[in-house]
Amino acid sequence: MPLRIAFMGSPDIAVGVLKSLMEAGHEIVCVYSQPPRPAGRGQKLTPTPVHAFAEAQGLEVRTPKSLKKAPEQEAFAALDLDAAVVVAYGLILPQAILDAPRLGCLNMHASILPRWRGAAPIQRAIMAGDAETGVDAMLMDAGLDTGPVLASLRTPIGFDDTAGSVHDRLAALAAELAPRALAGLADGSLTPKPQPEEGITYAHKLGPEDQKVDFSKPAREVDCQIRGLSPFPGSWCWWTPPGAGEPVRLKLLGSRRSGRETSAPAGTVLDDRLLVACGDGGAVRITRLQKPGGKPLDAEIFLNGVPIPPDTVLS
RNA sequence: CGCGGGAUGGAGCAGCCCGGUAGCUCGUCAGGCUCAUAACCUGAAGGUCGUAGGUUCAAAUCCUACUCCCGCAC
Repeated sequence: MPLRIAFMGSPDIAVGVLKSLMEAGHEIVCVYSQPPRPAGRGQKLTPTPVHAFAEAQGLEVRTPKSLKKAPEQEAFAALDLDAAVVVAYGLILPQAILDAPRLGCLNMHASILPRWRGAAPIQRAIMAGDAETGVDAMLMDAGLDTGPVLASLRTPIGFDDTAGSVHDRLAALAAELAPRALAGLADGSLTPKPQPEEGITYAHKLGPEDQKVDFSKPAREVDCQIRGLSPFPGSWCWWTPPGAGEPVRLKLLGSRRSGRETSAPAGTVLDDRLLVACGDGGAVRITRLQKPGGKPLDAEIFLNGVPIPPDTVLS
């Protein structure tokens, strides 16, 4: 049964969901997205991926800075919606917005709630070394990702997964789940279940302090941090290139845990293929990296141009 | 005129400041070694040094203009 819905989202993980809702035959009355921001070369105003896609599809797009004020809320209510679907929109929805659609607001969240409520669930799950994550379809309430869950899909996190690879899988799962959850909500075949009281964690927004690698931590943590932040925003450490006096930021974008044990000080490079000693006597092998001004390269290729010999110390 | 980095054999880089035979690692090809090899040894091919001008006896290198690429906190 086609529904009148509004779609609210910004980054590309949301585009796939919008697409699948359109394919499911729903009437997308309006698309909400974050306002265009200066980005990239020239710092030109750039619309969000959702905005660009929706516009190309000929959908009406609205980009209010906030939904707290009455005029925006009235405009939203005037859409006379069956439901709104929200995926990584980036704005808080006031109660008046939540109450407007007949069936409520359905949010797709990239974690298994109540674990990793908040802004950066994919990265935090990997960084914490979780074995599994997923997508939850949730009926929104006033709290931060606190609403009752309708349905969910899961995926294991592999030892070589990165935020990028998991993101791609979750994007596909979200696109699969959204129409199903919406249909279940509409015909009553899915019942929203309150989230468990146990196991609540928050996926705080990633800041600069999350990105600096500290090799004095256990190998497991270092490995998870590097993979959890790859390819965005990336983690880094200090490295002094041969011949240069100043250390530069070396971006670390891929890592693999090694079984190797060592007594070398944390940060010491153990071979000529970027095996780095960590604090617990373990080691990680850096598999992908980027120097300032360069592009991201697999370690093998990177080292052809810029060798990093054993006993080099990364900090 | 927002800021910055870059363009050198197929890939990744050095050389440029202080002009004078184009270099390194990898890859490719041939041969060798080996039971064998993605390992090792030997040799070879492959470059208008982004484009157009200028300075100079001589320009990858210095000067000018242009083109294209790439980062700038999701």
